[in-house]
Amino acid sequence: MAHGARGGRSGGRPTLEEVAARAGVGRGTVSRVINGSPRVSAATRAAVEAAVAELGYVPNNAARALAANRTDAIALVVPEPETRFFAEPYFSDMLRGVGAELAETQMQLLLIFAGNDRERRRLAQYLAAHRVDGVLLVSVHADDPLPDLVAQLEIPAVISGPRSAAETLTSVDSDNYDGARQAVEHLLARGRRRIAHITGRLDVYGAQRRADGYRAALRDAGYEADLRLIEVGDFTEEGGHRAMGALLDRCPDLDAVFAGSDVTAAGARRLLREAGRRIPDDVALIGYDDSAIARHMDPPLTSVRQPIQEMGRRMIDLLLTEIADRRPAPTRELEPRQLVLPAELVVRASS
Amino acid sequence: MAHGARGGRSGGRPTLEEVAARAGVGRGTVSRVINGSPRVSAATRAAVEAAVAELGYVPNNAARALAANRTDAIALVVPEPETRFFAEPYFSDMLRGVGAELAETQMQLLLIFAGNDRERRRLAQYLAAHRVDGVLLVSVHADDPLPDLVAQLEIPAVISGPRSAAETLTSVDSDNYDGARQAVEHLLARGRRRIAHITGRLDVYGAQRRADGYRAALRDAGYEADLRLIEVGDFTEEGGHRAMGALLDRCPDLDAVFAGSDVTAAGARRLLREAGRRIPDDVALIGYDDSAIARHMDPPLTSVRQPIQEMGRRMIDLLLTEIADRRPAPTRELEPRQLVLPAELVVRASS
DNA sequence: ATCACCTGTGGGAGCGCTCCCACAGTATCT
DNA sequence: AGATACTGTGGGAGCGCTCCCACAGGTGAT
Repeated sequence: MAHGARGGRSGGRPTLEEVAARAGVGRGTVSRVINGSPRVSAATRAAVEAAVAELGYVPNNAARALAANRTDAIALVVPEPETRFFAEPYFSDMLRGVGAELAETQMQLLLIFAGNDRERRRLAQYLAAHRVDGVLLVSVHADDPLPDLVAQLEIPAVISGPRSAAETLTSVDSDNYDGARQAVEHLLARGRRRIAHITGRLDVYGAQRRADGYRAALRDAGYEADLRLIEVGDFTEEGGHRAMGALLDRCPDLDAVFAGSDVTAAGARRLLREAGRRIPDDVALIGYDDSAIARHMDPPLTSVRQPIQEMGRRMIDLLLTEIADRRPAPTRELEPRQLVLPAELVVRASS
Repeated sequence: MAHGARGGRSGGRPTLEEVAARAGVGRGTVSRVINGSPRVSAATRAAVEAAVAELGYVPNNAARALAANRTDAIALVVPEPETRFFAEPYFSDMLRGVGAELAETQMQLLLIFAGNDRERRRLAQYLAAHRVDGVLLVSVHADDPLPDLVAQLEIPAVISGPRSAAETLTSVDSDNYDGARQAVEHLLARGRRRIAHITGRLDVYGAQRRADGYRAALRDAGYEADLRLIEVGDFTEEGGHRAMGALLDRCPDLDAVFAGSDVTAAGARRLLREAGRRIPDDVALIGYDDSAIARHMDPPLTSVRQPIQEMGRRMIDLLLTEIADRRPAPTRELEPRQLVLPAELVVRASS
């Protein structure tokens, strides 16, 4: 009777055992029905389902998690302050894709911000306690220790945007190299010949890939690299403004700019306007991300679109696969998968 | 040995029992230390803490949840599609407040969208499974069955914005009545005498209260109610535009408008402009919510600000209290608490 | 000295599941 | 006919905790 009062045997929620008694079968059989095992006869299954309905039975999740050693939850970790999460459409698109894919399953999504030190410590605790079956890492910087922590704890994880060409975690990315190529080839096709590039932060792998794509497109078209046409930026508007100034000083004859992000392009546009250059008449401009900024810019900005929602969906796919694969043989070594989705050029008036 | 292989006795995470053995104490004592019970001597506590550190022990959450019948998680339920969640600053402010308050505890926050039927069914399942200790309900419409479901399942809950004066759930709200009063009194003080009101959807209790406050302010100033000055709106811009048209037809001599929301005010402004009325020279305009719209309107809109972040914080306070109070005596009846926080008028150029 | 009452501690029982072994009953092969 | 294999089922053991009872040893009142 030690526990009789606690659980409230009579008034509380029904248990598996009670369902079994009601249906006149054993505990194991009810468990099999609940979990959709095929090893149950149709008649038995019907009887159990009737008992479940009559009693309004819902499995106790904690018991299930304890016995089966899983949580049926995965975490979406955002290593940014909440402010940015709401400000950038990237996250909402990603969340939409993730949510849509997850709705098919009975997995639960946890949204975890790790924008400051305290939040990060909490997250580390949380992961150490294995309170989730897997982790989605989005928007992680190259020097972030989070991916290593996750790997060390042997928690299945998928990262959006590999940290380098040698990424050890499973990753999903869009094709930054080809996206940049498309942008540059489009500019070449429109007759531009002096095409500059303002890069993103080069410690972000995607920014490196975009710069690579830019160079490759020019090289393949027979133009030899002109380093004066490349200026390192940092994804910010201010950086774009500054970089554009430097480029214009060095190469007053440039006739196109491929910017590493839409925000960067906005900064570049501001300087071009100050310098009296018309877009696209004097200088064509292309951004990256196809964000709201691009659509509302004057003139509307040609930009490279990443299929972010689709990326979210595929990240869940891969994560669920990884979780399934690690069960029940945690020893088997899985080679990391690197999925790359196509990017797409959205042409508007700026080019 | 049935389970020997499953759990991985040797290589896996340490258990309470192992910590106890290491520290040379009993299982109960370790549990007491982990849970911060005062009934442990300083020496014993130190020994246990050392063992915990050496072994890198982290409690197994599922086991804890099963044994103690709690989950250490609460849900923030958003009965809207995700789109609106990201579009409206209301939610991000709320989330910030909630997050800040929750960071003090070791409770986990779950963000759950219930914007469509499927999501709602999932949520119902989730609640029935008692996978959270408590629920925060935000932005709930009057006819939403969610609050009743929660009440019926006897899950502690706090609602933002009571559904009526007779709300049975614990609620946190801002003072809509007084906010409206402040707006109208401000207009009166500036010499306006023909003050119109475009209400919000009147099935939203807060909108009713704003209308009440509007009427009370006028009555207290000695003006008898002129029903022609009130037009029912619906919180949308289109509704504001339409309502403003109706008001102007009926009362061409009005000299001020108090709108039920900033969005409504934006619609009203559009019509006023079309009608050639200058703001604030001919007609003063006041909105509600103090959203980004208000700051960026031309002219900047005077608006009533609700302390949304603070509301989020207080909701958590109340919810945690409620959870604590229901343990371990679920029978004790708690009277619902209705907390009302002050609203504040932010004066700008439109009035 | 006796009794009552604290403080600190150990450990049994139980939370509600899943996993897996055992076994009855039937079908299939030699 | 016997051996072999499968299908469907029951239930023991165990997951890692918390709760609570029991009890040792100390302290103060009578």
